[in-house]
Amino acid sequence: MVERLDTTFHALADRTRRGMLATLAAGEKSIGELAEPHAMTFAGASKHVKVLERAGLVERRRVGRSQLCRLRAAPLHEADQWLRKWERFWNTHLDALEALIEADKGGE
Amino acid sequence: MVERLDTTFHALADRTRRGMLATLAAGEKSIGELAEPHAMTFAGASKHVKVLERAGLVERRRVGRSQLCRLRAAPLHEADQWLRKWERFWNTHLDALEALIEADKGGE
DNA sequence: CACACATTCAACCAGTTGGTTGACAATCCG
DNA sequence: CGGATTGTCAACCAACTGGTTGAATGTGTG
Repeated sequence: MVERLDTTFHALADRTRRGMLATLAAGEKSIGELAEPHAMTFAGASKHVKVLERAGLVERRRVGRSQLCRLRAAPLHEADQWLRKWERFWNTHLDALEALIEADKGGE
Repeated sequence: MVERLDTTFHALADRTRRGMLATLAAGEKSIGELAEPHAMTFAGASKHVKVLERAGLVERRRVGRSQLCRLRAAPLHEADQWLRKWERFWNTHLDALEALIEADKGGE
């Protein structure tokens, strides 16, 4: 579960891959279709898809000679849960902390 | 804003850095205090803090010979917004898509 | 069968990461 | 002042990234 967060966040930390996810949100796409808007070779796109797949964000199936990729939202949900947990905590606790620090510092 | 997502997700894609954020949630800490639970040199910890800082997740101030680090939650919020946007979209649109695919595939 | 198509694989490349060490700098303490 | 504390910086390392090429693989088409 910890490694899952690593791979999920890593997969999302790239503009090209986020773009591919956005493309996939419109429906299943082949590797070629995913490559095209990024002006990239098949092989390059294939690597990115593999990263997304390792993170569990994408699934593939063979259709004829194409590989069709589809989204899997589950890991997104995990990452979101993690983020929201911390965000909630920080929003609650940071105000008091901040006041303390400002008082100690004497104005920024 | 796009690069911001890059750096934020990248900062979060490391177990050590997520651990540091968790430590910082308990209050301000020095570099040494952040390094200790990860059995790491000062220099190593310093690098991680720099990554968190570049992502805007951490701020520092000098106090005596220590560097005190504190959390900044704002970038988390941006990342969370992004995640939630997609999650919402996918949850809504994926069901219909999935049904189509299953029908086409003939059972998994 | 031969060929085009969609993709993968292996090799390579420059740049980045996560980590170390060792030298240096700033600050407190006696 | 001298020393200990708390770092930073620069150099280095092995491993990984994002990308390319070119050769192979699997699959539909004539």
